[in-house]
Amino acid sequence: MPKKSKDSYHHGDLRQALIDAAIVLLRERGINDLSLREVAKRAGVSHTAPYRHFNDKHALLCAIAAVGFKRLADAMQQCIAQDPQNPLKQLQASGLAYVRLAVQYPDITHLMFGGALGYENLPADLIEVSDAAFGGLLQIIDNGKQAGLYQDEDTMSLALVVWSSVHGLSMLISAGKLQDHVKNQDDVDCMAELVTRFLLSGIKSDKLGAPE
Amino acid sequence: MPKKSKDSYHHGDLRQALIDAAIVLLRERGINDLSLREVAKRAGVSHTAPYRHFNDKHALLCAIAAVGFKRLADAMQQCIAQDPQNPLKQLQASGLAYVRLAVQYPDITHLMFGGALGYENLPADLIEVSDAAFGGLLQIIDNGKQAGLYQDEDTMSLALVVWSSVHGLSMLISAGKLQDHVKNQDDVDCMAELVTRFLLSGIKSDKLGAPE
DNA sequence: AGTCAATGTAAACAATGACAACATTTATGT
DNA sequence: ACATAAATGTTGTCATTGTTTACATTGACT
Repeated sequence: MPKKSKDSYHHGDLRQALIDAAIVLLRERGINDLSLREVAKRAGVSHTAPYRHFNDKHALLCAIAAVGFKRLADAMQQCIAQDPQNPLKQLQASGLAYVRLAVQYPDITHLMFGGALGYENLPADLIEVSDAAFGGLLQIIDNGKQAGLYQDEDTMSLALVVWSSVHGLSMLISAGKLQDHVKNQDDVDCMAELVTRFLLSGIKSDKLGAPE
Repeated sequence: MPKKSKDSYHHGDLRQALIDAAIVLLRERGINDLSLREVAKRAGVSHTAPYRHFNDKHALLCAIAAVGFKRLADAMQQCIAQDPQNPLKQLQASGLAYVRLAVQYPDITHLMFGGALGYENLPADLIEVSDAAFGGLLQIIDNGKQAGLYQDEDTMSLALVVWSSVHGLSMLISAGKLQDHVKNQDDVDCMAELVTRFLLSGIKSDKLGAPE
């Protein structure tokens, strides 16, 4: 039935519409029951139309993951912009933002880090935005390092330690493994605060007292 | 053609054979390209035979995840048994074991924590063995707490902080996100040591000096 | 008007998860 | 022994899905 009104044969921005529909469907059905055909149906196009914009299903999933990394990268930059002169607050805010994003979008988070996309052959733009997110964290760590906040360890090592801690908490919560202990938004924030507090106390420069 | 030799009609232990075949296939093709039919073919049975042992594909995947949690729980207990009188060594060893398992079996790790199984309606035996793994860590933390190693925080909070850190490092490495910085087994061990060192320095009791 | 690339559609195909009906083996009760 | 039931594996089949191929529509540029 090619009975679409004349001005709707071509969708305005089908690529974005497909990504949006796929994100909704991902949340509704989970990664295993997300079908390209249903995504196309939701976007109101034929089930082969997506292939004009994505090589295959994998490419669409990568695009969704890229959305997640973009959010993360933007959040990092916002944490820096919020307190340009306070690297400690930057770090605390970024940790909280990281966990909150993971809790808010658990499916996308698992797509980003859960191995569903495979470990190689990822599109260049995904790598790029992923690096941007980590780069924001590196920058925050470096800011604190230059302010003498942290122990004399190289920035990369400090960043990996910080990233691991916050990332682990995020993954555990978003996977529901802490359901018994983290039930609501307040619990999330509280846990994030706890982790970053212990973390800071572990990496901070010895000559500094307890933070505020 | 139901003309199979008399002793091969019944497999013997098809359930375990299916799990084994599925684990191999999972590693070969990744979670998205794992098909029940191929698993059955590898096990040398018809493509519907698995349904005698698993309700559906999800159930088989859960069984694989349970294998992973069992390994983790066993590793925790082994860390305790190895140094019954040294909670600090128990913690360091368990952290290292956690990361090593994740690196050795990245696909199973992502199955365990990556959200591919959904966040609810998980079989009871999976929950059970999962709790056993976390219980081992709790026990290790409690051992150290009773020895006065850690700050005066409740055991559960300390355990969640420790778990988050180690878990995060494990997930990041097994997802290949640290490929540029962690290339071989030595790097893995080094990173695990780095994380646990900073972690301990963050949670340890103030009245204690540097460990060993 | 005519051309052409971009975009959407339609038809076809192989692979997959799942189910129902059937066959075979093993265990159990008499 | 023998019947009967339960467990296990097989076969045939169906709807759904990802993907490819060929075709149709649109708008921009000449």
